[in-house]
Amino acid sequence: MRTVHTNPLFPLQSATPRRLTSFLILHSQCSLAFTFSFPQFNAPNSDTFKHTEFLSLPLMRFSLTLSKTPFLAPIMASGSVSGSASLVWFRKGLRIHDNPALEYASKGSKSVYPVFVIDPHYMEPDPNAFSPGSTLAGLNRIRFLLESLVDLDLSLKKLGSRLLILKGEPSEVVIRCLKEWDIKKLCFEYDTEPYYQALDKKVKDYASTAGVEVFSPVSHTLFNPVDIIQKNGGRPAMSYQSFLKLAGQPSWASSPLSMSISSLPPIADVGSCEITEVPTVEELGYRDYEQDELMPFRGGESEALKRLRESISNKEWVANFEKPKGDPSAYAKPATTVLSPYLKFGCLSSRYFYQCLINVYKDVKKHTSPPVSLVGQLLWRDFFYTVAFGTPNFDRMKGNRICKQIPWNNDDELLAAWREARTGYPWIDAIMVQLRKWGWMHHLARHCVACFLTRGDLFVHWEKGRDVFERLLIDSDWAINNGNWMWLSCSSFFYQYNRIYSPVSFGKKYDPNGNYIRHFLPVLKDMPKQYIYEPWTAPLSVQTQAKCIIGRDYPKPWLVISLWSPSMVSHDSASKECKRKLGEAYALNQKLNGQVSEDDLKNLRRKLEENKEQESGSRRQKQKL
DNA sequence: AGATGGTTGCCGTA
DNA sequence: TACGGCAACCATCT
Repeated sequence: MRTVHTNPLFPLQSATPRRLTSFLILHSQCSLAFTFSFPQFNAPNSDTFKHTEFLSLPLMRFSLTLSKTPFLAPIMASGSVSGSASLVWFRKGLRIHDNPALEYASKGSKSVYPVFVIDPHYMEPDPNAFSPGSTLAGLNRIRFLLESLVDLDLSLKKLGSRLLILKGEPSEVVIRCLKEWDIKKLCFEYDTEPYYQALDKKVKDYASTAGVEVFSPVSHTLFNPVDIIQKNGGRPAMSYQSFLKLAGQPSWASSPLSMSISSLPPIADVGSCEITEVPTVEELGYRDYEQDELMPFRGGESEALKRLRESISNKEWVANFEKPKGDPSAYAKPATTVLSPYLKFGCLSSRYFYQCLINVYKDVKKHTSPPVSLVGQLLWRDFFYTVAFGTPNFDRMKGNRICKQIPWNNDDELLAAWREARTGYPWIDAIMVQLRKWGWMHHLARHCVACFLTRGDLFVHWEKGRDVFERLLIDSDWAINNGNWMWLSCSSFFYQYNRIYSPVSFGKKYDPNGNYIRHFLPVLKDMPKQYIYEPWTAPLSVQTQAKCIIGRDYPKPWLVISLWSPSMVSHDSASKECKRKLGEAYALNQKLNGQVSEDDLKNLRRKLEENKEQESGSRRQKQKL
């Protein structure tokens, strides 16, 4: 196919019938009607489209007629096509406000291509996964992401642009776009996650050989993790308090953030790249999934800002916010802002949120402080981002210098019971149902189930629980999720392994009637309140009355607990055993100064087994006596 | 080396 | 509602 140079009024550096067609189709949602023909191919009027009103433009090598449409105005005004094209690569940062990458691209570019690449591994159905969704993400988060993309696309359209959706391995797709569209500036938000570090390296390497300018600002967090690590002599702070000291006030805190963009340069020719609209979940291949309760949080920047306004409009609430005092059983009206999923995808700028909170604090007499305040929550986020960025193998136990080496078990049956909400502890199971249905639970509820799976009861490896959260949470965030799993399993940051959440009394003190359990575990909805946290203690007559026979309609807890140790029959005995194991593991870590090898762990496992046999042996003897 | 404090445990007591 | 005991961890600061 021959390349044809276009009229300077038309923002195509080179045009072929195919490219022109894709450009016109691309803009057809502007209710554009047009005709054009390619006389040089000796096929006049062969590609004639329906037209309404004509504006004839004499072209150098072919003739083209276009209708007068709004989208033409910026194209006509943009003048010469010799100016540069920029590509904005959206990954997180799915917003217009406080978006330095978008802002930079919009200035001094003749055209801007806003791109989102759909990675099939992240989006397309995986029939082997344990829940509806892809290999990497549950359907709730995929839906949340798609909603965020639709919202971003709408906002971009209001600015005279749109979101270009492409499919494939992201670095390959972006590099192809850079070539195809002759991009001079590539702009995307800097990302500290290892996945993006590796991905971005590929793209940056290509850009530097091709002479493409790369602009990659830090705008996902309050601070640049690199700065904080440097301030601390190259190692991230391991405690929140020392992090606070290092971080201080963010440099941008008192200057206004760029909250809007008046207009964007147009998208030019998209060439042979296949562009689509934001797909629906059905278009991605999700068809026969059950949807008994719709997850109540909708994705997108507009929703994020609405939610933010609602949260900060109650100044007293903001000023008095104390995270540990929130009620984890409140589901109809959650005790927190539920802005975490919006922060995760960057629908909401953490810096804007921070400024809003500081402004509320200025208007009230007194307010709470980190770590428990709302600002404190944003700082926790930065704390985990910083330590995660500065710690190799942060998402693993092995080779992770901040992680205690502990002989966790890898029992898939125990894991499955926990994951599928059949531990027999209603408080734990209800939380796991909320995770699956909503993709969101209160922070303290997450603590309860994470503690139960790891150091509290089942002694399953924290990485297994991490994987389940990573998949199912709509706000799952690599740094924060891994950090919190290490925290809860007493592998790092927090070490007081005697403090174990009770799967019975913790929930009861917030919700004595068990409304939360009744809502997420309807099988127990008629269980009297005095039994609802421990239904196996209910007399059979009560179970019959409640139409819930324990062991038939809802599991007995000791069946699960005894899976990993036949002598374990209750939370009491399981948690005692966990404490004993952790005590031994801690002693080994201390003795070997953290340099615990796989053999050392194997030996410790053997030793713990021997002890257990001796103990249960002596217990049997005592019972006989 | 010793002191201090640590986002959010549980239970019993007053 | 607020405490002390439980048993005793760690990172950080002095």
